[in-house]
Amino acid sequence: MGRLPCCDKNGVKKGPWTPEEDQKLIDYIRLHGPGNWRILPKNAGLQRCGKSCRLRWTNYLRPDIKRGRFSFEEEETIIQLHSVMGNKWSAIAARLPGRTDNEIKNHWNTHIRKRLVRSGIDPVTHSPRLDLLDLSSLLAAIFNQPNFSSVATNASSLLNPDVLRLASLLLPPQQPLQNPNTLYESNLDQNLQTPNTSVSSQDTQPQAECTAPTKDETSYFEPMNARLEVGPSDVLPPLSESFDLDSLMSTPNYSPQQNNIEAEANSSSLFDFRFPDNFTFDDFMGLL
DNA sequence: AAGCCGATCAACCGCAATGTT
DNA sequence: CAACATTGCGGTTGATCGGCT
Repeated sequence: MGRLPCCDKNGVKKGPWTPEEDQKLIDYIRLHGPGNWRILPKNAGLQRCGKSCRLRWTNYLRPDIKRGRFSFEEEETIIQLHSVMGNKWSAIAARLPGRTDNEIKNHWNTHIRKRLVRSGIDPVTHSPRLDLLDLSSLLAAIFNQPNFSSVATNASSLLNPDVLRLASLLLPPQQPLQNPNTLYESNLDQNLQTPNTSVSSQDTQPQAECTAPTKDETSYFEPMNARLEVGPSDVLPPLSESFDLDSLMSTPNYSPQQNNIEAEANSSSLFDFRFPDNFTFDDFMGLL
């Protein structure tokens, strides 16, 4: 494990620790306690630098370290703490007895982060990735507005490249974005004929079901889902205003009975949401 | 059986913060 | 107060393993 020694200056060994080295370090710290890492390797008869000894002790040899797989509760705690603290691994580790910052960091990067990405959650912001949302419902809501014509004549907004890019992702290939006015006229015609028919999301997002999550489903990722409640009067409040660390840690929605985080995170409806019917184009622009 | 490839995780590196002289 | 030493932290690397072709 670990990288090969890249150098061997001054007789200082690098790379993986041997059982003999581990035993020497353990024996020494049993007698003298940890600390004074600079002189420790010399006194313990180790050809290592103090930094390497400290790392080996704090991340692997410490007797209070809990080895093995992360439990569901631990993963949930990590996600909640990360949504507040970010990459403050030592601070997160301080709230997870027996786990080291290095272990948590590795677990985040190799497991949790990937699961969040697969679920359409930005692992940095813990908010839904805009490019993965069912924006077709938003556009349909816009097209269905009684005052749609006023929106459609807002040329500066229509030419916003972000809007065009998003729309191009949502529209089927047979409706190229040659002219924004053509686009809106085309959809306006469609919606005039079938007022309750939204622009289909099935072509672009076959998994999306646009169903409101149940209470049980939302409770698990409550801190992140709290940002999904999009409406004209509460567009994406800053995370720091929405959450308090202590309240997070004591949230009544803490649900140990859910023993498979992956199954929940992969649930197709978990992070889906629908823009409300009264959600306006200006509200959408405010999100970009 | 052999090679490839992605996942895992121990260990290293560099920098910042803190402590000491 | 400056200089140096030590400790802590987060990002990154790369050996190893297991699954797949």
